[in-house]
Amino acid sequence: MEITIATRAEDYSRWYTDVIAAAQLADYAPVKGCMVIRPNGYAIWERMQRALDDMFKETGHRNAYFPLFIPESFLKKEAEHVEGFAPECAVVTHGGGKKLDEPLFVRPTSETIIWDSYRNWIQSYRDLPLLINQWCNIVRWEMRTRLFLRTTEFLWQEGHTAHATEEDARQEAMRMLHVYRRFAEEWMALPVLYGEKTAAQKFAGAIRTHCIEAMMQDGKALQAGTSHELGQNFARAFNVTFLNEKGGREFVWATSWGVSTRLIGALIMAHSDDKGLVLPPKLAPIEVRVIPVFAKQPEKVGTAAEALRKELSQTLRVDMDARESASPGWRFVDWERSGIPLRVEVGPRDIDNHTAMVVRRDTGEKTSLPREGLADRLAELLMAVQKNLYDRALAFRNAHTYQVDDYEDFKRLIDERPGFYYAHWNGSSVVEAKIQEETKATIRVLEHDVEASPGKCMVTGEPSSRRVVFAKAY
RNA sequence: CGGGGUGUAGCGCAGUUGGUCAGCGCGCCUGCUUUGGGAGCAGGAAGCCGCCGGUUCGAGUCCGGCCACCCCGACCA
Repeated sequence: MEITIATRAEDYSRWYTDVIAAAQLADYAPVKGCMVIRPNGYAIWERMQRALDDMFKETGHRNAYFPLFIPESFLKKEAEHVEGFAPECAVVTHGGGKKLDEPLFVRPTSETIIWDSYRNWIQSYRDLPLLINQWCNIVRWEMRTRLFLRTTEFLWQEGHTAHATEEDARQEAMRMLHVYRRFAEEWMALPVLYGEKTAAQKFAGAIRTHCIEAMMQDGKALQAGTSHELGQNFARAFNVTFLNEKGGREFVWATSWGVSTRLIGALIMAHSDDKGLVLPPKLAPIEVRVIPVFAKQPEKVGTAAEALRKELSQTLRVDMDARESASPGWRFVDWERSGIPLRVEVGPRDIDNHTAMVVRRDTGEKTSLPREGLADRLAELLMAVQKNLYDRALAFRNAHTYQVDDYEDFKRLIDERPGFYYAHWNGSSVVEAKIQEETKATIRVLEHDVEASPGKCMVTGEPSSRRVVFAKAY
């Protein structure tokens, strides 16, 4: 199949969808706003799942599964929550050929149905903390969708925890925020800002929402993960109490946190290039592809390539493209747009010289390496690729991060050169809304762990204790 | 929901003022020759021309209606 990929410069959003098509990550589904995640795309999700799931388990969480359908009455129990989600819910009104007595909402998130269970599970402080995660699909009826970034149905994980004190819940929310930060940095090779959302942008039903924010190659921000402090809102709504050590009855404190298949979109937009997908080795389903160049000695080359594949497979995720019907050039391009970090060519010359030709996807760098000890060298190279992708993304973010103090400058610059803008803000939701209205940019994050730097709000001139991060966002 | 665009073979497209307009490229299948950056030749399969209804002797082509999808905006992870 002939596949062409638009360049990022000529049409960024076209480039994005072209990369997905070329790498066969996903197709558009017959249902508007939905996608078919193809094996290549799903394999990336599986690697993400495995890494994240391990991190969740290490932090004491267990997996469970709650129903897809949520009674309408459940959703209505928490006022702010239902207000936030009702407009984007799919609702089942009929089942078994009959109209249902009570409509069933397809979960847009599972707080309500989970807290209904927690009421029964939690009696005493000895039952706390309760640390549960679930992997599932959810549905949000979005007006405008994009493959992976925003689809009507998507896959995610949602952690839901219950704690005896506000402080415990707060620490849990922060712990998971940092799990996400580490995952982004170490696995996705994606530098992120982390901190708190403004009141206007927090999750419906939360006290505070924390997030990680990444920069894409067009300078726009992408929220890549969220962690919420839910206070006692859901405990009150579902009457979930526990007896403390002194025999007193208290409402429990909650958190929830999630990341979704959107992360695959983040991966694509952070690292890929005009030739196609680029994957960080740690998340690449295949780390190394062996490509035999048959030339005049197909049997000799085939045997050597298979031996190499087998040997490398002992320590690396390897596959081989030994199609004799496809020319080497074709197979190189195929490897390129698939985003596999390393390519190893095996041809007659390599065999004679006891070497292999190794090519990096991230830099295109081509090196002839000794056949002896190749697996170890490839492992080192994979680490180098992983690091380079992170460094490159960080350098890009730094190059597109600015400070601005004058609102007129801001209005102009946010259009002229998209990126992260550090600016002072007076903390007012009204001002925040005005800025969004006039520039389409939003406050992405109030960063944690940064030093106070007093200044004046760029809009009102009122005092501000610190700069916040503005950007246009996906 | 507004603005823009597109529906013809698996993918990308062409198809003039209605009359061999059912076509091209890529892919796919068969055979032979090839193989260190998108191979060549020969043969072959494949299309309800988005849907419905008009006009007409005759409609991818003209008219009316509908539907779907993509892109750009308003909601959101």
